[in-house]
Amino acid sequence: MKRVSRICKDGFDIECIKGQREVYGIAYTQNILSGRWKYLILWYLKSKKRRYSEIKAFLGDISQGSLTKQLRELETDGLINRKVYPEVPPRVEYSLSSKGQEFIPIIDLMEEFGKKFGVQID
Amino acid sequence: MKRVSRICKDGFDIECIKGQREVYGIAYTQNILSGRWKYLILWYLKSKKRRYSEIKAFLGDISQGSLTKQLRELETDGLINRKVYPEVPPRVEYSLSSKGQEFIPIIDLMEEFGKKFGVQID
DNA sequence: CGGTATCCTCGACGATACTG
DNA sequence: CAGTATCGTCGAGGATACCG
Repeated sequence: MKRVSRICKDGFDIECIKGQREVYGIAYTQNILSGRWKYLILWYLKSKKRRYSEIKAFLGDISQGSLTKQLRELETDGLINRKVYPEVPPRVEYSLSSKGQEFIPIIDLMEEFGKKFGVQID
Repeated sequence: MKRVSRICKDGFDIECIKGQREVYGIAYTQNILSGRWKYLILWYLKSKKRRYSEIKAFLGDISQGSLTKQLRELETDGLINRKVYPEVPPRVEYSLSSKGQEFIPIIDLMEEFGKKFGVQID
């Protein structure tokens, strides 16, 4: 079992689907979820807000640069909120936005699908 | 609007989520959908079976090599069926497998999500 | 603690040529 | 028509160092 979703070239140029605007919805969704860690991050934020260091520990072998980038993209696309507490040392908490909340059913379906069809572990 | 999901490095090494097997389902699903065109291909096969050339025309600027690779991966992962008609010139038809059919609800939700939150076109 | 900046790797994908 | 083979690009993400 080796295979990691790393996503390159951010997003579809809408040109790719010229005239096929019926397909725009799914292309958009794929775009804002493009990135190796985003589904996992959203999954982890589903239940509660989390600190930067918690997310990093959860994901394990993600680099700091990548994590920050993925979080910024999710924030830019409006899926998560970022709250900074002006303390020393600093504390930053991430949580799902209302838009992000609406993505939860998709996460849940994907998880269910994977559990049903994925390789059995154990 | 520029951003295309291209996915590199196929799939998660299960090591990535060591001890976090609760998240295995979603990681698996992300894996088998890793690839720039797979959601679009599945979306296109949703309604009916299609020939290779139809899919290529639908996707527009995908290269032959990439299309073949993505179709082979989808087939290997059991999401689509490939039927070859031994004619000249050859005819090959792709259709969703039963496993692929079960992925449709996810496609539909993602499309709905994208239509709701995506940039308005028109 | 939660970043930012810089460099580098490496694999997905595109382009092109060719084939049964 | 539906591929296969080969080559080249290019950008996501890792590694490392440093910062307020």
